[in-house]
Amino acid sequence: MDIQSLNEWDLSPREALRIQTELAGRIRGGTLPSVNTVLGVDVSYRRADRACLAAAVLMELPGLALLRTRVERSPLSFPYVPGLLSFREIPPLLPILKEMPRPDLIIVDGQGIAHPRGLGLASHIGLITGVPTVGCAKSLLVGRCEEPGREKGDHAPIIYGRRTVGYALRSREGCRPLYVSPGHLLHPLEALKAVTMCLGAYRLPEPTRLADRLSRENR
DNA sequence: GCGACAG
DNA sequence: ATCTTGTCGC
Repeated sequence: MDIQSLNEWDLSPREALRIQTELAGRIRGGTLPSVNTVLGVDVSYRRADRACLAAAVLMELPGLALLRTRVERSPLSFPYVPGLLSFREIPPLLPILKEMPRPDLIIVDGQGIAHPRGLGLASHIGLITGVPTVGCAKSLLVGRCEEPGREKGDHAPIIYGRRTVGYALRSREGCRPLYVSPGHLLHPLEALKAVTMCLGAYRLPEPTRLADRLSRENR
């Protein structure tokens, strides 16, 4: 797919912070169109050095049939700084995103707008790809929420700055909830629907679970 | 100032 | 994220 990224991705945390604040103003909401293909992306690391493996898994909906996968090893240039994750993980993901067909939706392992400045990894990926994205994190970065009910599908709003920025979702019984927030081009409830339709028998949505396993196995 | 802090 | 064995529970 085509990527809209004039950035250099060779920045200091300080510059990244400025760019992030600037880009946040471009995030829009929206309704989820008909989804035929979903892309799950994830990045795993090797030890604490500067190498990582980025992976992407394309699946079909409905049915969640696997259509295509891609894994690539890359060097890491940016440190992990809470709130600046996209500047660390997007560079490694860029090559495989370009080689993958443009999907109708992208599920990202991390936050969307449930972020200090409203631009989590999922939002940033949405901006450079122009594809609707949803952030699906295993823990909360900002905001507060009640514990969702015990049944699969139960959810509770994530409130941040008096705004509903996403939902804590019980993706599977007996598991800790997932924290879903819109990345780009989706409203909170649409983001929730997007993740829900990609759930299988495990806690993580299938695209994310497979991308995670893929990048970790080829390690 | 203190504590929190996606992956 | 990653380093790690066995272990408790659905």
